[in-house]
Amino acid sequence: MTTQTNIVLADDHQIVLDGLQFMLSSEKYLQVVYTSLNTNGVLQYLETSATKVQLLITDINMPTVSGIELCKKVKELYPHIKVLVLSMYSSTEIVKEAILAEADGYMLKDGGKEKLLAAIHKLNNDGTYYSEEIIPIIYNQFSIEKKAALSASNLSDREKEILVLIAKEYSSEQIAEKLFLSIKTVGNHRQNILAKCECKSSVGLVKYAIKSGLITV
Amino acid sequence: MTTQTNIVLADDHQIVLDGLQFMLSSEKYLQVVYTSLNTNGVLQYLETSATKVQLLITDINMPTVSGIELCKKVKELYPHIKVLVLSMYSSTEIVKEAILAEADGYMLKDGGKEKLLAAIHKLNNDGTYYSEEIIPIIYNQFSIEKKAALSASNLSDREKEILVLIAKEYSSEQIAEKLFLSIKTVGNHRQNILAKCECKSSVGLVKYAIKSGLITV
DNA sequence: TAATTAATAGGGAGTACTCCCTATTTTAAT
DNA sequence: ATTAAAATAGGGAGTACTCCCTATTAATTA
Repeated sequence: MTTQTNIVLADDHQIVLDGLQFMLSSEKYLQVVYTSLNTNGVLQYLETSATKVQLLITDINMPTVSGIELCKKVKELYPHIKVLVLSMYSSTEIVKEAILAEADGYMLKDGGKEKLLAAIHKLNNDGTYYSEEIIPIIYNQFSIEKKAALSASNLSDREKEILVLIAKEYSSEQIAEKLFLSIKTVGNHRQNILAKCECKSSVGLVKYAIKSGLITV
Repeated sequence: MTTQTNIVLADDHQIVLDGLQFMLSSEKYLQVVYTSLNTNGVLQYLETSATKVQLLITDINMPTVSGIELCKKVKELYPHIKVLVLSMYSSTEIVKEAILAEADGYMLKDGGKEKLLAAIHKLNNDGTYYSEEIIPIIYNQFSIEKKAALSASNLSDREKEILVLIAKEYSSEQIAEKLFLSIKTVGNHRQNILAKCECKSSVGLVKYAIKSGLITV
């Protein structure tokens, strides 16, 4: 698969732009058609030339409009353009945002030329590329964070049991029936759970239950 | 890192057990110390020999007790043992369950010898291994499913806006203040949203908002 | 043994949410 | 231009939740 790929680069540091361009220059089927130090430049360029662009490689941390926002807009206006998001860090939040913005790929900046070319290759073939480093991040989000949150709150087993039912949309009455308790008891547990989890209402409790892995969305 | 790794295998098909054992036999630092056609056998074996085991490779689809359950129990009783979960399929639910069960690795069965050895190598070094195939799955879960859920409900923009605030733990009063509305209006929107999303209470709405990507947990 | 915590249950009050209505205005669509 | 849908607002009733208390029992811990 060595069809011509026209690429737009966006990064607020000229050095990074130069570096990327240099890394891409070795492959003759990769053609950088536009570079920009800000996101608006990219959008302006695409207004006239979107059809000939196949790939956008953008940094996340950009002044005024972030790479995430740029990604969202580009995917909305020009869905045919693949977006590869570059980031210095691999924080849970950023990775998640990138995924939600429908980025086709996510890559750490310290990847180097080989990884970049591999990413582009995989984007062209499989449609997506997410660097291996982010798996532990997602893993963390699912597992370690959850445990920490859960153990921090000090919920008793009974409280956890009731929290699960709350989060499964049981009313206090239904919980009382199911566990053979008085509604008052359930109410007391609710209060204690709210306090321990530092939540304002059941809405917070659901999110807590999800965060801590007690239930799945 | 070629320290001796003692491995337990679990799969309800003898052929798969044989295949795995064969694949592992080429590396002299990998030693299969026990194989079992069911999960109970593994637990019984570990009761006496857990200390000398470093890795459990288990299929997911096992009669009576699933590989997920086995994984949970093993990680609970013998946290030092790494668990690599094998699965025929790469469904969202299964991957999620594996992660929640604290599997250290997840791998598709069609991976072949090289992938298996690479997985074990990575498990030994980095502590985790998740095959690349599951990223699009998580991606799907985050993105495509969400969009579908959202568009299915037919929420208006205003309703979405209010749903987000509900899910962010705003009370009706706070929403009214923020959007310069009457509490009654907010209440009406709540009802309509509940109906459209087929939820019984705000608890359901939060989960809906998360599922459809309107908010993050 | 004494003290603490968890689980149970209740009283009483206030708040928040849910449901069933009607109704007006604005916007969008046929 | 008529219809339909969305957004607004309200009345009234009932339910559910949240908060502030007290109190008993069982189990755990110091």
